[in-house]
Amino acid sequence: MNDICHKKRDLVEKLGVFIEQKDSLAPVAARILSYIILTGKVGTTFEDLVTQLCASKSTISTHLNHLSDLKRIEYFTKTGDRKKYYIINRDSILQHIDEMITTWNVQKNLHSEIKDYKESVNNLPETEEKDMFDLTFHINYLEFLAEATSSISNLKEKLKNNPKL
Amino acid sequence: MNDICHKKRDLVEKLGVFIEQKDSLAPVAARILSYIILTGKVGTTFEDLVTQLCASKSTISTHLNHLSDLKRIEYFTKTGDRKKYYIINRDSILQHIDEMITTWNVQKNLHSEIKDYKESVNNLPETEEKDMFDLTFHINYLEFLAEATSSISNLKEKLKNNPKL
DNA sequence: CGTAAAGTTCGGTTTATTCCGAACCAATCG
DNA sequence: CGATTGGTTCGGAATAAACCGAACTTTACG
Repeated sequence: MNDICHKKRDLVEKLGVFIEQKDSLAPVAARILSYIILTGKVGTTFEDLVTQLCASKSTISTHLNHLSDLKRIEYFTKTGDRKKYYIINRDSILQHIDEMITTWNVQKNLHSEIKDYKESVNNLPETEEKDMFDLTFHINYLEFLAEATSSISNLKEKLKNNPKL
Repeated sequence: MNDICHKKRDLVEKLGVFIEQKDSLAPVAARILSYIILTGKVGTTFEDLVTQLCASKSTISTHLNHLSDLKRIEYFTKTGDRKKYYIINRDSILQHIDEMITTWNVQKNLHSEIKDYKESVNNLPETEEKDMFDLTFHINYLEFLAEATSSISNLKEKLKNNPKL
């Protein structure tokens, strides 16, 4: 039993570090998310977080609201109980996929714009043959982005049709 | 001509902001990468960066070395010229794909570990049916990771067979 | 040897992030 | 009403990140 608690603590830190880096969240914000994931559907309360993460009420409050704003978490309530029970956003996988697709689209637009810029420089009369931009990199990158996007989109459709989600 | 310079400046900032956020690099480090990408194979020198990015020699030096350490950039030299001509790492697309795969593998291990933890809690005699962890999230996530990884790995193989790279 | 080019190193300032505590608000209970 | 629960807000301290300037190195040139 104590083993289990210890294991949870360890996992909160381990997952916390990962989330902190991947999503560039403040350390405590990442621990909150991590703790909520590791607590699951029974939900995590404000109080839980203050005591378990050894952080101040203000810190927990700020970060909880921030994570709600980001739609990373949501909460349910119980009749006759003023507490909020936080759980991770049920759509988090789909949300995550959408974020990846969005990022890749931004990159696609950026690289298209850069490619256009380089082409216009290449077409200047004063640009010598040897100094011309090689567009292979951007062409390859755009191809990569297109394929990555379509491959993840496929995955998304498959997940959407999964009744368990 | 002035238009072109202006366009380049704009693109350096635009791409710079993106890189800064995506790779969590310092602002000037991101601008350096951005500038190097937008200058292409003719290469960018230390001096160029100091004047074009309006940054100090020390800042440019530190970040250039840092970006070299990260293998994001490399340089070539010219006989009888002590300057280094920086260009982006030729393998950057493959490198980028490898990084994604690595990250996804780390996530895979983390979620497996979490799933194991939750299963062991579910199997405790004192855990009531209603409080049991629902493992669907982790199972789905692991499936997503497996598919994303294999789909990007395919792409990688295709790119490796591309003679232009 | 003196000087210049190309870059590095180090100390310090500025700025931003992260967190805390104390005071505060709002709802509920006795 | 007063006290308690559940949380928010704000000001500030501690810490970390980013950048700069000045002094320094190293190689090459005349």
